[in-house]
Amino acid sequence: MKDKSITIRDVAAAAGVSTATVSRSLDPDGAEGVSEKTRLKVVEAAASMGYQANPVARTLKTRSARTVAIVAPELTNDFFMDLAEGIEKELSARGYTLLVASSDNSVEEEKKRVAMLADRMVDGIVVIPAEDRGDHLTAWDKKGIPVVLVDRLIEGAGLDAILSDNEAGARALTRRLLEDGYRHIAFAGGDMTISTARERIAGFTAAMEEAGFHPPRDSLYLGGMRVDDGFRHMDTILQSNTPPEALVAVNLLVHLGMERRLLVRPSGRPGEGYMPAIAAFDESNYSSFLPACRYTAAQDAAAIGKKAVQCILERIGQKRRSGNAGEVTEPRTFRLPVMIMNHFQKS
Amino acid sequence: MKDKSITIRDVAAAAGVSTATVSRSLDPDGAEGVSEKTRLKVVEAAASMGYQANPVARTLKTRSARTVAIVAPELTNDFFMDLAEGIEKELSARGYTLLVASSDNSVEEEKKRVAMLADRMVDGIVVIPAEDRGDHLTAWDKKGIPVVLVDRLIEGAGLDAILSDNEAGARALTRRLLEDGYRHIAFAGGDMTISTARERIAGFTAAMEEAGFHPPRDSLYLGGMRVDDGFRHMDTILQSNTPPEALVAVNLLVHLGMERRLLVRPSGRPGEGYMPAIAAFDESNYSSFLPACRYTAAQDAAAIGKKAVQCILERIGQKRRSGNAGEVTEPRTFRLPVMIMNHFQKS
DNA sequence: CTGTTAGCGCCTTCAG
DNA sequence: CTGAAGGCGCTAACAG
Repeated sequence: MKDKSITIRDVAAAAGVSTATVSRSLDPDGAEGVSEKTRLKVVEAAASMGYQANPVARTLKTRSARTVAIVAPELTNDFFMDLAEGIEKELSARGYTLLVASSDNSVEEEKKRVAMLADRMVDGIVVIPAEDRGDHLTAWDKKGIPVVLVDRLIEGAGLDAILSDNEAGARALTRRLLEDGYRHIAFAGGDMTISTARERIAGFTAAMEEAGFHPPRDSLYLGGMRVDDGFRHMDTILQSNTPPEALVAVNLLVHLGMERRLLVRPSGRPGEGYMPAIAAFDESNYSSFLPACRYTAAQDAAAIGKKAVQCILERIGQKRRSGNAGEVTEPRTFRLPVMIMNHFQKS
Repeated sequence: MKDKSITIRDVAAAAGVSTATVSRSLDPDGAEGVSEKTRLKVVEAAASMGYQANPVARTLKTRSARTVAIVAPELTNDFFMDLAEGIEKELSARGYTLLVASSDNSVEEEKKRVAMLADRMVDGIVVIPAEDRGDHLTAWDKKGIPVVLVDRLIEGAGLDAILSDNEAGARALTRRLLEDGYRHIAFAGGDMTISTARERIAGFTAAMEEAGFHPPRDSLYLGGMRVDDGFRHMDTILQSNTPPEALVAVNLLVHLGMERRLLVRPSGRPGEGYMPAIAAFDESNYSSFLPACRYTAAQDAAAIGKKAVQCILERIGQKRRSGNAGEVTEPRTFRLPVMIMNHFQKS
């Protein structure tokens, strides 16, 4: 029992034309060099037979799988999820598919995954970098596979990047706290090696200084981007004699960690009644339920994904036209605005 | 400037053998019919040249892309996220890739996406069905592309399915509430058309009846699986004269909706002091922060994903051996246990 | 505008 | 055990 897959030849026979004409008539990027009459004839014949061009054969020939891949440090992450949805929507509207891979927070894995994807002739790769190293990514980009960075920037890599406006977001969060009358405000989480954190810290510092405050060293609880780190920082804060009145959290996870630490503190210990106001990056479905949460900066991950796809498709177009050689546009960095959300009601 | 991709021919030349021998030596499913000596020679040559077999060409020939796809009603969903991570991990360990598509909660879209994926010669498809209709899925499965259902069962579709043990989970949740002394317990959310909901409702009812209670009609707040629905149900409950002391929520979203409704109720209105105990399906990072949440039934989505992949690979193996014809194993349904979690501490 | 032809890179009988 | 040869289904020059 054979797979009776109908090929371009069958259609050609049925329409009384050559396979080349069928191919041209059915070009997904718009038929060219075919008279409208024959094109219609072919399209009709194809439809009536239920012909579907074999994408794999097409890929082998054109070296394009009409596929975009995304590589992220981990898949279980709200930002990634929204991003993937945005990307998928944008891609499927254009007949592209989405390949997903996890780098498992390791540059080595990232390197392997990206290489594997490149071998599969994906047309472009969206990367949330695992670390601040991008040589391997730049290499692929130069080889003709557009790579777009998302969420984190790798400076000097010469790659397109779509990011939230982290500095403005952090500044806005900080200002809100200042407007609420808080003076002793600290920043929690984030490594200076990560562009996202660096920019958010800069925004915080800028807002404080604009307001005439020069945040001392000890009002930066730096280090880490994960739940544990937030937990740890809040632990330290609870043992402080002069804990900050308010905090800016570098991201969702650190925020969550801090809230967790507040939630589980036993009564009758120092810091029992302490409840800071927290302004944090990343809105979630649950932000309103977090007792300390006052403001969040919501990133538009779906829009970032959409923009990333547009970026990639643009690059592909350039490459096609310039024959993979001509000088293409300079790498660009896009900053998408974040939205500040209020979270007042607490039970 | 050409893509100097090295091909099997280059390796053959370098190793002083034919391309056929190279192909055999580098078969990803284990080399056969090659002497160990020549195999080593080939492998070494390939490695030294940095040869990577072109997966697309291989796919065209073997009709297998070494890829598994997942189709879900939506990507922004905790369960999906964990599932995808589980699947990806299991796949990448075996050199497979993961393709992701959204059916956008529509069977029509689901049909299109699945067809597209099948055309790309994916080796199997994991589907979270958008609705209770599976004819198109069964068709592909019979055509030789294994389809595995996840999360929701479509009865009579004759497809493998990996599910949580919904009935046992609901029963356990209900029992916990009963053990805590609650008597007037209701169930919230879920349509009888969805297997997942049906099973959970059955578990609830069974536990209640085992305890000697026969839940009346009005203690089933049925309908919907989303945040809005939970919100709506709690709205109704708040206006009731005899609101239930405790609730079992059909899933995360309905649970969240109910908590939201409780969170935003204004003071000085009926139901102001009302605070039910909620036992809900699905654990999240934030469950501890939900004021009414007492118990959750945590599904092991990663394990479900892993099992789904194993299922698919098994089917692929069967098909290979039986030449796509021989009678394969009966479709099987696997039930993975859920874990009941306590959530006591509230601020 | 259309047809002919030559592969894309690999796998897989079929001989040897 | 190994090699030679013929496609998988499609597209892109090149002719006509």
